[in-house]
Amino acid sequence: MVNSQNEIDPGEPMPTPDRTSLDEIVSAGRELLESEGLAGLTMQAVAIRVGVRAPSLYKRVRNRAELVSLVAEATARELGERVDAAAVAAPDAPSRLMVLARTFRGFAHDRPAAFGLLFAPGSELAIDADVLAGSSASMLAVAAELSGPDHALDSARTLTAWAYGFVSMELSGAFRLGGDVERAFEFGVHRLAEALAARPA
Amino acid sequence: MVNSQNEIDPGEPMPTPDRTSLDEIVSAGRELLESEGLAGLTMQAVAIRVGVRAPSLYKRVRNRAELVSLVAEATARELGERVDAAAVAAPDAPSRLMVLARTFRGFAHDRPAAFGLLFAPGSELAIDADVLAGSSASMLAVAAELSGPDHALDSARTLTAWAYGFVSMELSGAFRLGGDVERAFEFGVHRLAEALAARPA
DNA sequence: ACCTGAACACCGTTCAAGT
DNA sequence: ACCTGAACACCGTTCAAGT
Repeated sequence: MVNSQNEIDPGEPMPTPDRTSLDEIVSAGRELLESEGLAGLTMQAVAIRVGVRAPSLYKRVRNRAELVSLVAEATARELGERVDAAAVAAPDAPSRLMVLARTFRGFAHDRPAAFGLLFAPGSELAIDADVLAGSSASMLAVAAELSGPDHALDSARTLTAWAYGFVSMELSGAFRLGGDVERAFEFGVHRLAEALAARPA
Repeated sequence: MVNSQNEIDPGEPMPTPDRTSLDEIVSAGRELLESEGLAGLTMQAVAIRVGVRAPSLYKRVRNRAELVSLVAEATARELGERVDAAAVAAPDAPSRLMVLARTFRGFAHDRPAAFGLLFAPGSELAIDADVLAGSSASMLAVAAELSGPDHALDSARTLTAWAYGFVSMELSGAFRLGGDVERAFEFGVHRLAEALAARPA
């Protein structure tokens, strides 16, 4: 059986097949983050989950900070995908804006811990710029359609900032003055949709 | 010298005067937070700074989480004071709203680490409800004046969410698509001031 | 009463030694 | 090559012993 499909480069050292992978590690990290919180996202806990000892993780990841960044990046990518997928269904720009905002909020409710990682202040985690840009592409597109090209970036930032701030405060329990949080969100989207619309002159 | 001003309740044990205080501990925590980041806000570092060993801190504070909450609470109080002080100068509601927003942003730039603690997602820190309410009182007042009593709370939440979100994203370096961040902020306040104004019918 | 050293359980990380 | 145990420096926290 020369050159069978199981053949390996001859002479190369290959004692055993890899027992884990970067993907598996990041996935374990994401699961732990959501189930145990950021403090539970431990090198030891991740290692056990992928069937390896903690020191082995350092073969695929520089340190815990990099692992956390990779988890945040994966989260940003998933958020972008969900938002993009939701946007296509809406017929016009204003309704698309509302669908985007509600999808954004829904994602945060589904994955609160991961969402908290995205723009976490003072965390120094470096999400890849392209990934972040990708996840805000739909926002930018709606903003351009709604506000015109001159104000596209400003509008997108206003919208994203509001949505992020609202959901962050909601998740951290900052809305304690009672009232209907759901209604406050809808109030916000509607007023913003009007406020960002292009105006004469 | 019977009953001099140095007299102490007789019979009570009082071997030595206290070597530190809760205020001193919280102050040390705030300084460390800003200079070293949240990870540098260590029980040991705080203890050394107030001239004591780490175990002694547990006489005034239940654990590190409570200390961090106290730091956040002090920060919320200071933010509220600054915002309130700034609001009085502005002549009318729309300009008051802009002054509030800019003061809010200025505070975040001055104390980025402490600001990051305020509504930090997933942090589980319990800021005293009254303190938080106090720090948003000015926001609520302007919102009521601008939007009318029916929409005061919704407007205040829209405004606060936007301001918090904008500054958080700014501080975490999320605005990477270039453009003028300063201009984006001013764009946001102006559009929001218009959007939140009471409307006919 | 407040303060301390010593101890414990737990981190992240490094590294020489195994396969 | 990947994996491991052992070790290191550092945490937060507890507690008995000092004063």
